[in-house]
Amino acid sequence: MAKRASFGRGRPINKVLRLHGSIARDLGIAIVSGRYQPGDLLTGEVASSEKLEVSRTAYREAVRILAAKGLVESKPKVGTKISPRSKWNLLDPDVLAWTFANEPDLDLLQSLFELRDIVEAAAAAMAAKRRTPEHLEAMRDAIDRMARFTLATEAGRLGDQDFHRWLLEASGNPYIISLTTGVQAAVNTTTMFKQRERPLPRDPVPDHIAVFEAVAAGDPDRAHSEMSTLVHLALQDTPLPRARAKRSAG
Amino acid sequence: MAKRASFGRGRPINKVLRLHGSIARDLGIAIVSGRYQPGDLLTGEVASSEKLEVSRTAYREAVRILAAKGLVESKPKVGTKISPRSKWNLLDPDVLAWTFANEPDLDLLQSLFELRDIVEAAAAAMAAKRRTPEHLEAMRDAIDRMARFTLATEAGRLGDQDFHRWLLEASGNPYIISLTTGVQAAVNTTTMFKQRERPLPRDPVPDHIAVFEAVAAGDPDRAHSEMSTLVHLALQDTPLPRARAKRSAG
DNA sequence: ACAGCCAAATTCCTCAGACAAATGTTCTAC
DNA sequence: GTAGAACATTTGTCTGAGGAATTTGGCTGT
Repeated sequence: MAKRASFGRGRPINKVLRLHGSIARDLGIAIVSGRYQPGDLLTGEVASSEKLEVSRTAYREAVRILAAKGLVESKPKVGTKISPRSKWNLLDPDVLAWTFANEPDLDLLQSLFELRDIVEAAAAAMAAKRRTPEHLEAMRDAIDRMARFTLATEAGRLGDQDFHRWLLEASGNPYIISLTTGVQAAVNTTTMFKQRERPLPRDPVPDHIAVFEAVAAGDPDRAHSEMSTLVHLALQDTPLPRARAKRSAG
Repeated sequence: MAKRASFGRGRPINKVLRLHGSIARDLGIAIVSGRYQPGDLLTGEVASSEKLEVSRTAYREAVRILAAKGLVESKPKVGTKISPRSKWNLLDPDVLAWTFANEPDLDLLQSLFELRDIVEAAAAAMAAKRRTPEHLEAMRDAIDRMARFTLATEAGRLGDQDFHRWLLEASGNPYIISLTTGVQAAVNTTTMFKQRERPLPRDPVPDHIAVFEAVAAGDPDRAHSEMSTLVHLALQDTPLPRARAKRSAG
């Protein structure tokens, strides 16, 4: 039998999960997808670990992960309870990935792009004011690779990611960097394999160049609006779950 | 006597931490404050748990919490390594609290307010377009309480928080809500006890009313700019580390 | 009948020790 | 010199036990 590691094509997007990680992922998906409702109690540690056929240690570490992301809360004598949605760390990279793991909620996806629009456009404007020559050089090189290899190749996608990474770096705000990279990672991994089949509907290079030139020119307003259009185009190119009416969870 | 209607929730700012939670907090503070550097290896589980005089179970659960927030990464035969800053979930509420637990870094605080400015102003603009009469009623009531009791009292501060909470609610974007409430909670808890002694330097009610009226009028642009000034005023009123008084001291 | 205190039951929390799995390192064969 | 095997080390998982915290119910005094 061949190894099942056939996924790992050099990129560390698929990190091998330990047992506690798998349990946390499964439970996390069950929670964010609504199979457990806020206020519900998970069955006790002993019962849960027995049902999953794992040790209490592994199960407890999984619960600890979920608690760290605000999804659950454990107290003696009461049990482990699903927290209200207002306490969830919705922007945690794992929570984002779990949220969009299966059938992405259309409203949620739109809200996410709304946030991306706001934050990334602002980041571009800040980058226009703070970028150094080194930043510009790295961004130019990234666009070069993107144009040379196209997004159909690994190298091309890497150029795309590098462009955005350097743009964020140029914004100089670590919180914006942390927020955006996490969101982008989740969006990429969840939408990438979907648009694997069909060719990209549009050439993204000119739009990136427009952002770059605005940043290079030190024009915050233009950088803002150009990045905003870039995000809107990304939303348009995102394959939406049009199968909503057809498929039903079985 | 009717029960307390508004948000029912008291203030959970002081949550009792279990052993693993305390260890995670201590280690987390040590990491975000730079006492451990990215790339550093923590001493092995057995040695660490012995030095802390706790069981390996408790220590491992603490590490699991830190790993869930992106601060560390564990691999067999290698150990538990401090992750590069780019992987930290800087906007995780706990990480934020740990970051500003002791001596808040001035640059980081400024970056945080920069993000608040961007996101909360956008949220106010969205709220101006999407608010319902119920939202407006709740916000009006919150401002009322804020004006009646002043921010020197618990009830007044609750009104302030309720105002912002309802404004975010009116924005209708769960990601913006999650982001902002987490940031606000961290900023509040870290700056609140500092400005307890001195009286507030300025009456915040008129500024809040300005935001409210713009939202009520359905004017996104005005709501945007009024909220922006509100955030800037909040930054001005934030007691900064007085060590900056003499800038070029040494 | 009711408020406040006390005891009991339940659940998570912590501990200790052992073995298994994974991974980096070293050694060996060719 | 390189590829593969053996080894050592560290985290990962399991098991069993007891302790700690919190809710629940009952008891007591008024």
